[in-house]
Amino acid sequence: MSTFCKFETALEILVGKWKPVILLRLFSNGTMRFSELQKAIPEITKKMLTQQLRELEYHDIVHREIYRQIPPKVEYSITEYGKGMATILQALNDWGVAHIEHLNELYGPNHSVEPHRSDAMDK
Amino acid sequence: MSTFCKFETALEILVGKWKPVILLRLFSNGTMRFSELQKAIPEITKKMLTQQLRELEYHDIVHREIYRQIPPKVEYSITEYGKGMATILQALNDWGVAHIEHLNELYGPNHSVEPHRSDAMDK
DNA sequence: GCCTTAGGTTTCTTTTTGTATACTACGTTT
DNA sequence: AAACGTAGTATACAAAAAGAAACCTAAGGC
Repeated sequence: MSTFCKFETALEILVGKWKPVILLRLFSNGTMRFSELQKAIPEITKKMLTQQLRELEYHDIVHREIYRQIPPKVEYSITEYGKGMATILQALNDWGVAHIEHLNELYGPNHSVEPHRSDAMDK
Repeated sequence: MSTFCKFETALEILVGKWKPVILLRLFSNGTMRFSELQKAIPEITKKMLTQQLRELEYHDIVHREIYRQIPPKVEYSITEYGKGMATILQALNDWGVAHIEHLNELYGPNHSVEPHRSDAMDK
């Protein structure tokens, strides 16, 4: 019924306040344990980190390796399948960078970067 | 400090429950007025439609043409700049379609399509 | 027999999103 | 003169997502 209709699916995987930054970390650092991710993203809570990682794991983007030790050790990494997202993530990133530039041209360099909510209703 | 760090920006433009379907409509139908969009997307409320369109307008993806008539007439269309998103939207779409297939292989064809929230915590 | 550690889970509160419904402006039609 | 139609806005409310903080587990060290 339509090509070009399921990109919502792709978005679902990326949405969630923390997924982009988690993916960024894992793509650039390789394998990381839970506590390393926490240190790398200090503002995130354990709850959010766990939740977002579980969602990424469900989608086979992230692998979770549990070492049965005390104290526990759990390592996260991008799966082989997940590495296939690199291209599209890079494309999104490039577009985003260019878009910030575009917004600067439109509104000047001192606009708030994301005022798309709650103002700018014309008079 | 990092390439590959601003794709959040791209996502910000796409997130919002209704943006994908609004963009889909405008890309495939060309110019549409407010009421046509409402008819095309019956579940959306006026408030949400207005809000999402305003955000897309702010980002220069959508153009808003106001005809000063009574009753009012307002037409929406994708800007020239916005047309530059088609490639990346198509890429996201293609990846999304392939990803649904991938999930089918992993979990069988009868899994709920987006259970990434609120279950599947391992026992 | 209490403390520490790592990787969580639980519960509660706040914030953000989305829905539902009503109301407006103003010329045209009935 | 009341009703209609368009493109909204305003207000109230419900639901979903995020945040904060406390609690849990089990082994080893003191």
